[in-house]
Amino acid sequence: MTIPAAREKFETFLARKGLRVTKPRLAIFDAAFAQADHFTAEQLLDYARARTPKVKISRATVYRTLPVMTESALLREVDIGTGEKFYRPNREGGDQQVAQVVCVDCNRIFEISAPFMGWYGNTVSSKLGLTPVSQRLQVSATCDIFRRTGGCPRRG
Amino acid sequence: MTIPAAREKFETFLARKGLRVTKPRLAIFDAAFAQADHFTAEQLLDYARARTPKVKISRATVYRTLPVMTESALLREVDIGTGEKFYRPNREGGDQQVAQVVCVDCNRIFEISAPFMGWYGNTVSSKLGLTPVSQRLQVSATCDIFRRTGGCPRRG
DNA sequence: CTGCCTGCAAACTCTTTGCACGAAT
DNA sequence: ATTCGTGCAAAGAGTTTGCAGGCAG
Repeated sequence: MTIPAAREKFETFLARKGLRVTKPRLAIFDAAFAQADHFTAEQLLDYARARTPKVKISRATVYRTLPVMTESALLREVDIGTGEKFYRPNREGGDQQVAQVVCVDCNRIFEISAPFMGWYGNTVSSKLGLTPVSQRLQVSATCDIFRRTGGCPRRG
Repeated sequence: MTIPAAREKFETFLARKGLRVTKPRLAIFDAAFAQADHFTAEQLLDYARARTPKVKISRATVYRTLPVMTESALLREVDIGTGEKFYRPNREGGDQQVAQVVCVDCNRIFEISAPFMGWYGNTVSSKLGLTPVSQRLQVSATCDIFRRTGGCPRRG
Protein backbone atom coordinates (compact mmCIF):
# COMPACT_ATOMS: atom_id res chain seq x y z
CA MET A 1 0.00 0.00 0.00
CA THR A 2 1.44 3.38 -1.00
CA ILE A 3 1.54 6.34 1.34
CA PRO A 4 -1.07 8.39 -0.56
CA ALA A 5 -3.43 5.42 -0.63
CA ALA A 6 -2.90 4.80 3.06
CA ARG A 7 -3.40 8.46 3.90
CA GLU A 8 -6.70 8.46 2.09
CA LYS A 9 -7.82 5.49 4.15
CA PHE A 10 -6.72 7.29 7.26
CA GLU A 11 -8.67 10.41 6.31
CA THR A 12 -11.73 8.30 5.71
CA PHE A 13 -11.24 6.65 9.07
CA LEU A 14 -11.02 10.03 10.78
CA ALA A 15 -14.15 11.26 9.06
CA ARG A 16 -16.14 8.19 10.02
CA LYS A 17 -15.06 8.57 13.60
CA GLY A 18 -16.12 12.19 13.63
CA LEU A 19 -12.51 13.28 14.12
CA ARG A 20 -11.05 16.26 12.35
CA VAL A 21 -8.57 16.00 9.55
CA THR A 22 -5.77 18.23 10.78
CA LYS A 23 -2.31 18.94 9.44
CA PRO A 24 -0.48 17.53 12.45
CA ARG A 25 -2.46 14.30 12.26
CA LEU A 26 -1.71 13.84 8.58
CA ALA A 27 1.95 14.75 9.00
CA ILE A 28 2.30 12.24 11.81
CA PHE A 29 0.48 9.59 9.88
CA ASP A 30 2.62 10.06 6.78
CA ALA A 31 5.78 9.89 8.82
CA ALA A 32 4.60 6.75 10.56
CA PHE A 33 3.58 5.01 7.39
CA ALA A 34 6.82 5.92 5.65
CA GLN A 35 8.89 4.14 8.27
CA ALA A 36 10.59 1.00 7.05
CA ASP A 37 10.92 -0.70 10.39
CA HIS A 38 9.64 -0.54 13.93
CA PHE A 39 9.78 2.81 15.63
CA THR A 40 9.04 4.44 18.97
CA ALA A 41 6.92 7.48 19.73
CA GLU A 42 10.03 9.60 20.13
CA GLN A 43 11.49 8.46 16.83
CA LEU A 44 8.21 9.20 15.15
CA LEU A 45 8.21 12.71 16.58
CA ASP A 46 11.71 13.36 15.24
CA TYR A 47 10.93 11.89 11.88
CA ALA A 48 7.65 13.73 11.45
CA ARG A 49 9.30 17.04 12.31
CA ALA A 50 12.13 16.39 9.87
CA ARG A 51 9.75 15.29 7.15
CA THR A 52 7.31 18.13 7.55
CA PRO A 53 9.15 21.15 8.94
CA LYS A 54 6.31 23.50 8.05
CA VAL A 55 3.85 21.75 10.32
CA LYS A 56 4.35 22.24 14.04
CA ILE A 57 4.19 18.90 15.79
CA SER A 58 4.28 18.36 19.51
CA ARG A 59 5.09 15.26 21.48
CA ALA A 60 1.62 15.30 22.98
CA THR A 61 -0.04 15.15 19.59
CA VAL A 62 2.12 12.21 18.59
CA TYR A 63 1.06 10.36 21.71
CA ARG A 64 -2.56 11.30 21.10
CA THR A 65 -2.45 10.28 17.45
CA LEU A 66 -0.79 6.90 17.94
CA PRO A 67 -3.89 5.24 19.44
CA VAL A 68 -6.01 6.64 16.65
CA MET A 69 -3.72 5.22 14.01
CA THR A 70 -3.57 1.91 15.80
CA GLU A 71 -7.35 1.78 15.94
CA SER A 72 -7.50 2.42 12.23
CA ALA A 73 -5.45 -0.78 11.81
CA LEU A 74 -3.09 1.07 9.48
CA LEU A 75 -0.55 0.89 12.26
CA ARG A 76 0.24 -1.99 14.55
CA GLU A 77 1.44 -1.70 18.12
CA VAL A 78 4.23 -4.04 19.14
CA ASP A 79 4.96 -4.48 22.81
CA ILE A 80 8.06 -6.47 23.60
CA GLY A 81 8.05 -5.70 27.29
CA THR A 82 10.86 -3.16 27.35
CA GLY A 83 8.95 -0.28 28.84
CA GLU A 84 8.54 1.55 25.57
CA LYS A 85 6.08 0.64 22.87
CA PHE A 86 7.02 0.07 19.27
CA TYR A 87 4.89 0.62 16.20
CA ARG A 88 5.04 -0.32 12.58
CA PRO A 89 2.95 0.34 9.50
CA ASN A 90 0.57 -2.38 8.48
CA ARG A 91 0.99 -2.18 4.72
CA GLU A 92 -0.70 -5.46 3.94
CA GLY A 93 -3.87 -4.56 5.80
CA GLY A 94 -6.04 -6.94 7.70
CA ASP A 95 -5.66 -8.64 11.04
CA GLN A 96 -2.53 -10.67 10.72
CA GLN A 97 -1.29 -13.33 13.06
CA VAL A 98 2.34 -12.50 13.56
CA ALA A 99 4.91 -13.47 16.13
CA GLN A 100 7.76 -11.26 17.20
CA VAL A 101 11.25 -12.62 17.44
CA VAL A 102 13.50 -10.25 19.35
CA CYS A 103 17.23 -10.79 18.93
CA VAL A 104 18.93 -10.04 22.23
CA ASP A 105 22.22 -9.48 20.39
CA CYS A 106 21.24 -7.07 17.65
CA ASN A 107 18.21 -5.88 19.57
CA ARG A 108 16.14 -6.02 16.46
CA ILE A 109 12.55 -7.11 16.10
CA PHE A 110 11.64 -9.59 13.42
CA GLU A 111 8.06 -10.41 12.66
CA ILE A 112 7.00 -13.58 11.05
CA SER A 113 3.70 -15.04 10.12
CA ALA A 114 2.24 -17.29 12.80
CA PRO A 115 -0.93 -18.80 11.39
CA PHE A 116 -1.19 -21.22 14.31
CA MET A 117 -1.47 -18.52 16.89
CA GLY A 118 -5.22 -18.28 16.63
CA TRP A 119 -5.53 -21.96 17.38
CA TYR A 120 -3.13 -21.61 20.29
CA GLY A 121 -5.14 -18.80 21.81
CA ASN A 122 -8.37 -20.70 21.45
CA THR A 123 -6.95 -23.90 22.89
CA VAL A 124 -5.54 -22.11 25.86
CA SER A 125 -8.53 -19.88 26.53
CA SER A 126 -11.32 -22.39 26.11
CA LYS A 127 -9.99 -24.39 29.06
CA LEU A 128 -10.74 -21.37 31.20
CA GLY A 129 -14.10 -20.48 29.73
CA LEU A 130 -12.67 -17.45 28.03
CA THR A 131 -12.85 -16.14 24.49
CA PRO A 132 -9.64 -14.67 23.12
CA VAL A 133 -9.70 -11.14 21.75
CA SER A 134 -6.01 -10.77 20.94
CA GLN A 135 -2.81 -12.65 21.38
CA ARG A 136 0.89 -12.25 20.97
CA LEU A 137 3.69 -14.72 20.72
CA GLN A 138 7.10 -13.34 21.48
CA VAL A 139 10.37 -15.17 21.25
CA SER A 140 13.64 -13.85 22.63
CA ALA A 141 16.59 -15.33 20.85
CA THR A 142 20.34 -15.08 20.47
CA CYS A 143 22.09 -14.68 17.16
CA ASP A 144 24.13 -17.76 16.19
CA ILE A 145 26.52 -15.82 14.00
CA PHE A 146 26.99 -13.14 16.63
CA ARG A 147 28.07 -15.72 19.15
CA ARG A 148 30.64 -17.18 16.79
CA THR A 149 32.01 -14.02 15.20
CA GLY A 150 31.16 -11.33 17.73
CA GLY A 151 29.34 -9.33 15.08
CA CYS A 152 25.77 -9.27 13.89
CA PRO A 153 25.49 -9.65 10.13
CA ARG A 154 22.13 -7.95 10.13
CA ARG A 155 23.60 -4.81 11.60
CA GLY A 156 26.90 -4.75 9.75
CA MET B 1 8.07 -26.43 47.29
CA THR B 2 7.75 -25.08 50.82
CA ILE B 3 8.97 -21.66 51.84
CA PRO B 4 11.84 -22.93 54.01
CA ALA B 5 13.03 -25.22 51.24
CA ALA B 6 12.83 -22.42 48.73
CA ARG B 7 14.65 -20.01 51.02
CA GLU B 8 17.46 -22.47 51.39
CA LYS B 9 17.78 -22.67 47.64
CA PHE B 10 17.80 -18.91 47.50
CA GLU B 11 20.53 -18.68 50.10
CA THR B 12 22.59 -21.17 48.16
CA PHE B 13 22.04 -19.16 45.02
CA LEU B 14 23.20 -15.98 46.72
CA ALA B 15 26.30 -17.67 48.07
CA ARG B 16 27.25 -19.08 44.70
CA LYS B 17 26.87 -15.68 43.12
CA GLY B 18 29.07 -14.12 45.76
CA LEU B 19 26.14 -12.09 47.04
CA ARG B 20 25.56 -11.53 50.73
CA VAL B 21 22.77 -13.16 52.65
CA THR B 22 21.11 -10.19 54.29
CA LYS B 23 17.94 -9.86 56.31
CA PRO B 24 16.18 -7.59 53.81
CA ARG B 25 16.89 -10.00 50.98
CA LEU B 26 15.55 -12.97 52.90
CA ALA B 27 12.51 -11.07 54.12
CA ILE B 28 11.70 -9.98 50.58
CA PHE B 29 12.24 -13.45 49.24
CA ASP B 30 9.99 -15.06 51.85
CA ALA B 31 7.26 -12.55 51.18
CA ALA B 32 7.53 -13.11 47.44
CA PHE B 33 7.47 -16.86 47.70
CA ALA B 34 4.52 -16.81 50.09
CA GLN B 35 2.35 -15.00 47.59
CA ALA B 36 -0.48 -17.08 46.19
CA ASP B 37 -0.90 -15.17 42.95
CA HIS B 38 0.83 -12.62 40.77
CA PHE B 39 2.06 -9.49 42.46
CA THR B 40 3.74 -6.19 41.66
CA ALA B 41 6.86 -4.65 43.16
CA GLU B 42 4.74 -2.30 45.24
CA GLN B 43 2.55 -5.09 46.56
CA LEU B 44 5.62 -7.06 47.46
CA LEU B 45 7.01 -4.12 49.41
CA ASP B 46 3.78 -3.80 51.40
CA TYR B 47 3.56 -7.51 52.02
CA ALA B 48 7.18 -7.90 53.06
CA ARG B 49 6.87 -5.00 55.50
CA ALA B 50 3.70 -6.45 56.99
CA ARG B 51 5.15 -9.92 57.19
CA THR B 52 8.46 -8.89 58.71
CA PRO B 53 7.94 -5.66 60.67
CA LYS B 54 11.25 -6.06 62.47
CA VAL B 55 13.27 -5.86 59.27
CA LYS B 56 13.47 -2.47 57.61
CA ILE B 57 12.73 -2.81 53.93
CA SER B 58 12.95 -0.07 51.36
CA ARG B 59 11.43 0.18 47.95
CA ALA B 60 14.90 0.35 46.42
CA THR B 61 15.92 -2.96 47.92
CA VAL B 62 12.77 -4.61 46.62
CA TYR B 63 13.56 -3.36 43.14
CA ARG B 64 17.16 -4.48 43.49
CA THR B 65 16.21 -7.90 44.80
CA LEU B 66 13.59 -8.74 42.21
CA PRO B 67 16.10 -9.32 39.38
CA VAL B 68 18.18 -11.50 41.68
CA MET B 69 15.21 -13.66 42.57
CA THR B 70 14.19 -13.85 38.94
CA GLU B 71 17.68 -14.95 37.98
CA SER B 72 17.53 -17.67 40.60
CA ALA B 73 14.49 -19.01 38.73
CA LEU B 74 12.61 -19.23 42.02
CA LEU B 75 10.55 -16.31 40.80
CA ARG B 76 9.17 -15.70 37.35
CA GLU B 77 8.63 -12.34 35.75
CA VAL B 78 5.38 -11.86 33.90
CA ASP B 79 5.03 -8.92 31.57
CA ILE B 80 1.58 -8.35 30.17
CA GLY B 81 2.38 -5.01 28.63
CA THR B 82 0.62 -2.79 31.15
CA GLY B 83 3.58 -0.70 32.20
CA GLU B 84 4.13 -2.51 35.46
CA LYS B 85 5.74 -5.88 35.81
CA PHE B 86 4.19 -8.81 37.63
CA TYR B 87 5.95 -11.61 39.41
CA ARG B 88 4.98 -14.98 40.78
CA PRO B 89 6.75 -17.74 42.66
CA ASN B 90 7.90 -20.69 40.62
CA ARG B 91 7.04 -23.47 43.04
CA GLU B 92 7.40 -26.28 40.56
CA GLY B 93 10.91 -25.32 39.56
CA GLY B 94 12.36 -25.69 36.12
CA ASP B 95 11.85 -23.77 32.93
CA GLN B 96 8.24 -24.17 32.11
CA GLN B 97 6.49 -23.30 28.90
CA VAL B 98 3.51 -21.33 30.05
CA ALA B 99 1.08 -19.02 28.38
CA GLN B 100 -0.57 -16.11 30.11
CA VAL B 101 -4.24 -15.52 29.61
CA VAL B 102 -5.32 -12.12 30.82
CA CYS B 103 -9.06 -11.74 31.34
CA VAL B 104 -10.09 -8.24 30.33
CA ASP B 105 -13.23 -8.59 32.46
CA CYS B 106 -11.83 -9.73 35.78
CA ASN B 107 -8.38 -8.35 35.02
CA ARG B 108 -6.80 -11.49 36.33
CA ILE B 109 -3.81 -13.38 34.97
CA PHE B 110 -4.11 -17.11 34.41
CA GLU B 111 -1.16 -19.23 33.47
CA ILE B 112 -1.53 -22.51 31.74
CA SER B 113 0.92 -24.96 30.35
CA ALA B 114 1.62 -24.57 26.66
CA PRO B 115 4.08 -27.30 25.65
CA PHE B 116 3.69 -26.57 21.95
CA MET B 117 5.35 -23.21 22.43
CA GLY B 118 8.84 -24.63 22.55
CA TRP B 119 8.45 -26.26 19.18
CA TYR B 120 7.10 -23.12 17.69
CA GLY B 121 9.88 -20.92 19.01
CA ASN B 122 12.47 -23.25 17.53
CA THR B 123 10.77 -23.43 14.16
CA VAL B 124 10.41 -19.72 13.92
CA SER B 125 13.88 -18.83 15.16
CA SER B 126 15.85 -21.29 13.12
CA LYS B 127 14.59 -19.64 9.92
CA LEU B 128 16.34 -16.49 11.05
CA GLY B 129 19.53 -18.15 12.28
CA LEU B 130 18.58 -17.49 15.87
CA THR B 131 18.41 -19.69 18.94
CA PRO B 132 15.47 -19.05 21.22
CA VAL B 133 16.18 -18.29 24.86
CA SER B 134 12.66 -17.64 26.04
CA GLN B 135 9.20 -17.24 24.66
CA ARG B 136 5.84 -16.17 25.82
CA LEU B 137 2.35 -16.47 24.53
CA GLN B 138 -0.03 -13.92 25.88
CA VAL B 139 -3.71 -14.00 25.22
CA SER B 140 -6.20 -11.30 26.11
CA ALA B 141 -9.64 -12.76 26.50
CA THR B 142 -13.14 -11.97 27.62
CA CYS B 143 -15.03 -14.02 30.18
CA ASP B 144 -17.98 -15.91 28.68
CA ILE B 145 -19.88 -16.06 31.95
CA PHE B 146 -19.24 -12.41 32.65
CA ARG B 147 -20.78 -11.43 29.36
CA ARG B 148 -23.90 -13.47 30.04
CA THR B 149 -24.42 -12.73 33.73
CA GLY B 150 -22.53 -9.50 34.26
CA GLY B 151 -20.47 -11.03 37.04
CA CYS B 152 -17.22 -12.86 37.10
CA PRO B 153 -17.47 -16.19 38.92
CA ARG B 154 -13.78 -16.17 39.63
CA ARG B 155 -14.07 -12.96 41.58
CA GLY B 156 -17.37 -13.60 43.30
C1' DC C 1 38.07 -4.49 58.77
C1' DT C 2 36.81 -4.27 54.08
C1' DG C 3 33.59 -3.62 50.86
C1' DC C 4 29.11 -4.97 49.51
C1' DC C 5 24.29 -3.72 50.87
C1' DT C 6 20.90 -0.58 52.43
C1' DG C 7 17.70 3.38 52.95
C1' DC C 8 16.56 7.74 51.49
C1' DA C 9 15.43 10.84 48.17
C1' DA C 10 16.23 12.63 43.88
C1' DA C 11 16.52 11.52 39.14
C1' DC C 12 14.96 9.18 35.15
C1' DT C 13 11.99 7.41 31.24
C1' DC C 14 7.92 7.06 29.04
C1' DT C 15 3.38 8.63 28.80
C1' DT C 16 -0.67 11.35 30.13
C1' DT C 17 -3.19 15.56 31.23
C1' DG C 18 -4.93 20.64 32.28
C1' DC C 19 -5.22 24.72 30.21
C1' DA C 20 -5.66 28.51 27.02
C1' DC C 21 -5.12 29.37 22.23
C1' DG C 22 -5.87 28.17 17.35
C1' DA C 23 -7.88 25.84 13.63
C1' DA C 24 -11.45 22.63 11.22
C1' DT C 25 -16.14 22.17 10.10
C1' DA D 1 -19.56 30.38 15.44
C1' DT D 2 -18.73 26.36 17.77
C1' DT D 3 -16.25 22.80 19.19
C1' DC D 4 -12.49 19.97 18.78
C1' DG D 5 -7.43 19.76 18.38
C1' DT D 6 -3.05 21.57 19.62
C1' DG D 7 1.20 23.03 22.04
C1' DC D 8 3.31 23.71 26.19
C1' DA D 9 4.67 22.40 30.46
C1' DA D 10 3.70 20.06 34.50
C1' DA D 11 2.21 15.89 36.49
C1' DG D 12 2.07 10.96 36.83
C1' DA D 13 3.48 6.05 37.21
C1' DG D 14 7.00 2.82 37.60
C1' DT D 15 11.72 2.11 38.11
C1' DT D 16 16.64 3.31 38.73
C1' DT D 17 20.57 5.52 40.92
C1' DG D 18 24.06 8.52 43.88
C1' DC D 19 25.45 8.84 48.24
C1' DA D 20 26.52 8.32 53.18
C1' DG D 21 26.24 5.08 56.67
C1' DG D 22 25.62 -0.02 58.27
C1' DC D 23 26.23 -4.83 58.42
C1' DA D 24 27.91 -9.45 56.42
C1' DG D 25 31.86 -12.10 55.60
